[in-house]
Amino acid sequence: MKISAVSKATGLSIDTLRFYEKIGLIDPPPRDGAGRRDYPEEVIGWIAFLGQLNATGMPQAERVRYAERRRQGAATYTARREMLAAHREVVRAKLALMQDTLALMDRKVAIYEQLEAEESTDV
Amino acid sequence: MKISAVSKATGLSIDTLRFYEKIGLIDPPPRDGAGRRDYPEEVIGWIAFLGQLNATGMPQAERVRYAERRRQGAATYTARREMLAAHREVVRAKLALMQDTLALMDRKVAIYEQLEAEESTDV
DNA sequence: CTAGGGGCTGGAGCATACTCCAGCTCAAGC
DNA sequence: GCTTGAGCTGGAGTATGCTCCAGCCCCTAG
Repeated sequence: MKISAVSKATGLSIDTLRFYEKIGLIDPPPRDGAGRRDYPEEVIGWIAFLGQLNATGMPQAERVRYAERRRQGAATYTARREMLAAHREVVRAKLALMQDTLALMDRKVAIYEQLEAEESTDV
Repeated sequence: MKISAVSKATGLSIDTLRFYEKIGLIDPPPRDGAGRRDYPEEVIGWIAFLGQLNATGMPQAERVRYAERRRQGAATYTARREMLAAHREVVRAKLALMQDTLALMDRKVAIYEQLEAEESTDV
């Protein structure tokens, strides 16, 4: 895949793809005869997974560490499992906080609705 | 309340409290005889609410807009309700994505556990 | 054979959200 | 009355995560 195809398929900009490669999030892909990146299809799934880690708040430095370990193969299964398990707990906590906030916003919206009703009827 | 007390009660640093005041997230509190900030107790609740908006991903610029409207009183009930309702939908979407990611990480952790087992038993 | 489009590199620049610092003032305890 | 500590201001600096640019190289189509 050319870099433009990967960009379209993942939603990341071409600059971001090169940036991710530079910091070690994406393996440097092989080059074609003209020196241009030629990504394997599998990179799409990997980038999608990175996106989920990102969207759930895993910082870049930690994603880079995970990517490094992935490159090292079977020797890092345990380390990777532990990283995911730890992040899972972080996500669980955020989830709970999101649910609280959702409930709070429901209450606040209801309060505002009531205040607006009182205003408009000149109570 | 002195600024150090607010800092302790909210977990925000003193510098952050002054920064939040500068950008309009916190009302400038009255000053004591020596020119030092003397916060009303209510600021604690407000900062906690800001923290929840923050933790659920509302950007600073939007939190500032909400704070401005809050300062304008009853005339902005509708605008504020709409902001919260809009953010609520954003939070709902993030919540769904978090739940997906949680499920994905459960699967991945299980896969790693299996791989580790195979490694250690020299399959 | 040449014009255009895509891709390349290295490095600068930017937005967000703080964080730190110098140099000053004030008030209270010893 | 002097030291100490908390607080003050304005402005510079930092970390994160991209985003943009200049100047160059290829390949392809007309």
